[in-house]
Amino acid sequence: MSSAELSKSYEPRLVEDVWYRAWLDRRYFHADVNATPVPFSIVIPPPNVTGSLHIGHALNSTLQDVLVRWMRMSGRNTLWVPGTDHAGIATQNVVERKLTKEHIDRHALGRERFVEKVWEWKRESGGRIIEQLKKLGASCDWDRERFTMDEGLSRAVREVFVRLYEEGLIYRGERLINWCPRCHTALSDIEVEHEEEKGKLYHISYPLSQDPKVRLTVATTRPETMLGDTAVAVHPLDPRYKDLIGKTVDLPLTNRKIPVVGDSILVDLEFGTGAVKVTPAHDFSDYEAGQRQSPELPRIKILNDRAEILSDIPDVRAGTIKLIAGKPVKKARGIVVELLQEQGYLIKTEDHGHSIGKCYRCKTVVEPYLSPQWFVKTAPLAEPAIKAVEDGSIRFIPKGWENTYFDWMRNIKDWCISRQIWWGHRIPAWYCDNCGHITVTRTDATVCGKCGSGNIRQETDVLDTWFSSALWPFSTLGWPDATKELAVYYPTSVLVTSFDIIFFWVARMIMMGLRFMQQIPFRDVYIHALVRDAEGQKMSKSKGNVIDPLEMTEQFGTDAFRFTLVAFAAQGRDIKMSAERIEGYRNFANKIWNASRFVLMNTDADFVPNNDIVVTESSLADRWIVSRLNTVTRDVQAALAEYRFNDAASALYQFIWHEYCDWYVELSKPALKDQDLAKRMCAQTTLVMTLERALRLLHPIMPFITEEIWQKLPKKVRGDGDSIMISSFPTSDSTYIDEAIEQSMRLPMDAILSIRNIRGEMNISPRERVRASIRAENKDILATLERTAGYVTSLAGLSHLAIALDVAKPEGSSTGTIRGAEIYVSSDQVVDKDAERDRLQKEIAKISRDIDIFSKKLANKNFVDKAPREVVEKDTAKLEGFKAKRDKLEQSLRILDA
RNA sequence: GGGCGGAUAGCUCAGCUGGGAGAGCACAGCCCUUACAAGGCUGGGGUCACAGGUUCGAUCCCUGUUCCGCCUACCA
Repeated sequence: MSSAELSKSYEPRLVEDVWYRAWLDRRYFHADVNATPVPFSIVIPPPNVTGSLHIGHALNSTLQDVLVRWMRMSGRNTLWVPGTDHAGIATQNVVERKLTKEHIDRHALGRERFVEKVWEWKRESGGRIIEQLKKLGASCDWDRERFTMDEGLSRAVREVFVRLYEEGLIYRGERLINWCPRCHTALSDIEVEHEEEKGKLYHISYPLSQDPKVRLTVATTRPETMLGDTAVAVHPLDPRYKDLIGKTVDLPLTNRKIPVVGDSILVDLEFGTGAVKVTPAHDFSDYEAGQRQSPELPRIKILNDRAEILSDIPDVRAGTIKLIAGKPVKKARGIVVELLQEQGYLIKTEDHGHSIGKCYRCKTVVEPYLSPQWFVKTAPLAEPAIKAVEDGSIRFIPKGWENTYFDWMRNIKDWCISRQIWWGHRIPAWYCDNCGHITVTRTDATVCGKCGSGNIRQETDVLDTWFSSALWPFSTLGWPDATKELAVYYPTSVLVTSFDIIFFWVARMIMMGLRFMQQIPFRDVYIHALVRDAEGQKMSKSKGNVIDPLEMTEQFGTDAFRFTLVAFAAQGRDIKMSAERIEGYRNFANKIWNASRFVLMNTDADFVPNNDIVVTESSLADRWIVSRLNTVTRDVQAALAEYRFNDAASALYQFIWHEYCDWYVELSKPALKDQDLAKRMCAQTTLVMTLERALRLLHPIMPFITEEIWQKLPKKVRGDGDSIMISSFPTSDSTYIDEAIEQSMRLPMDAILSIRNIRGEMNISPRERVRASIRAENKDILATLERTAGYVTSLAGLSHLAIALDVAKPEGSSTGTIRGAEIYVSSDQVVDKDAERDRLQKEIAKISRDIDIFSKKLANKNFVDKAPREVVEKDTAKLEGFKAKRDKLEQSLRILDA
């Protein structure tokens, strides 16, 4: 009979791979650049090639997939560009570690061979994350997969670099930058993570050269850097010290005399001793103070690029050097402190908490380090990027993130883009050994652009990984060529990402997009939450609290996992994830499966939905579920349009489980067995058509199960489509949304709930039929109840139901009240009078509370005068209803006791 | 030091522009009722962090306080 046999429970592993392959084979993910509909495009935030899929990626790509599938079903020319990032430092570290295990040193290997090894590694294991995205059902256009170091993108990088250089927006210079001594490279400001640590504040006294008895005490957390001091700064208005400005002090442990200078910016009168040692080569604020002084203070380096003490620091006494040369910073600190103490310069040591910068890739303590680097002058780029958000061309969702963006952009510093590593886009600059000119070109230079000498060397540095990602929205579409893809899909529609890369990536894409495309790169920026563990801790390998997304899909099915992510993706709040939470949605998937099983048991494969019959014959329940379906369709559309993913998910959950399954399927059962063919047809049609529409609504979130079931639906129900993926997303028809119908359905539903409640309270077995009488308050209610008597009989398990305007309460029956009617339930069992009394009293107490609240409210003259009239009228009606109910209940109680 | 967000049922969280507090999970009771025990039905459980203010009326708006997150910053 049935059109398709479904197994008793949903088994994801049997369907997921099959459908994903089918979608791929049929090229549903592929976007046709020549298609005419309005485009909708997204570029994926490219995961690192080194990465394996973590839960953050899972959330990120699921949300994008929901949008993309939704838009594709809505008829848009939809493109989702996938790809990966070469992740300079991270990848180099991975391959270096691998080589170390094989006892190979990268320096011994040499640059070229090392880079070749990285490519090898990339080919072998770099694509893993892409395969994992496919497991999640991501409907990316894999034909357009890009890599930040593939040929086209490298060309874009070079073009941008050369143009910015020619426009004077890229420059090279020796500056103090953040240096990771382990990765052995410069880092940009935002690649440094700050952590609060307990340290010590050392007070050191510097004797005045002119009068050694006078001592200037400075406070520092890094005493070892004193070897590089080139001044002591005091506040020019400080009465304690201002007379000392212009004099010199003898720097302990050295033969250096350094000036006392006045600097109102560096020195805070309130803090410490009021005197600050100045080490321009090893501290950012000192560096700036050094530049402020006139003449500029000398910079004395004391560390090498591995953060070890140099052996040739100027002026330092030989004995001191001997003790500390080559020692790492921390060790040197101890030695310096000891020396200072021995020689009587250390005044005191106190505990002090301060924040310390660490490399975002390897957590090594970062050193401010003086070295020649390449920079992007950001101010001119930032200005239009700020404007684009200010004037609403680009929207952040939630809006609060705009402040974060503005904050950073308005105080933006020049971006250090050179990295002293091997893996990445090598900077296209050649230094001439003959004339010193720097040649920057699109094609590799062989001779100096100025003097023509062939004696040139290419810059060894590579570009910051984020330099290439900044171009992603247009480089992936073929820029710098004027491709059709760019014309059609740029600007992209929305960027979905997490807040931690607003600076790294989002801001820079906006700057670069505006500069090189003269257009914003995306209209909306949707910032989603961070996924944490069940305790709210950030997931990390070291904590061992990582939830592996693939394990979750394995265990509960991809759809359940996706639904969980979407359901928890409320704006502005982090997601706490745990297996139990996914389990609930696995059950949801199974619920859908079983409801579908029921539907399929009741419709043949050649079933033809009969809409004419539905028009004439549809029952109240049919019209009710259709009304609800159209409401939920409207709500889901609205929620998705505003990126309220969780609202879309819960609307669907609520509708499918608690309205369609719990009510409609049950309500339809009598009609499905009705003698009358028309009635049967009508129920069947409504049942299956509602399911079909619900599946389409759900498909963007749960692609696999919806496709699997949809394919088993009768052909005529599916229409002409070959796949739910390319069927149309339902739209809401407001003519089917009928408030009156939904109100009318409340009556039998309330009656059913009330009778079930009584059964429960009276401890009547579910199997036992009971008799019920309902007294309707008026004719309208009577009519509705009569019309829906079948529902009540069926769902409340009645053997007999009487409805009238003047039913007398049967002897020994229990009473329930609903809005507009009173219900008496009798069972063949002897009624337990005590239980019945309890129940009635409880109901009376409850309703009395309501009466209390509303009486008070309506007795308040101010309320009656000032509140809107509808509110007052509504409340008055409610109060009267409550009072009438209470009277009836009290009457029942008297009868019971009589 | 600045900024942002959070505080609602035992847990995780919804609550749109102020009008009788919601869901899921967990818990208790009854049910293997012919789609589903990964299920059904019923039920218990909340001075909406604290103190003020605005209002006829505040979980919602304003101010302050406390406690938790997070971002940001060169207090040596």
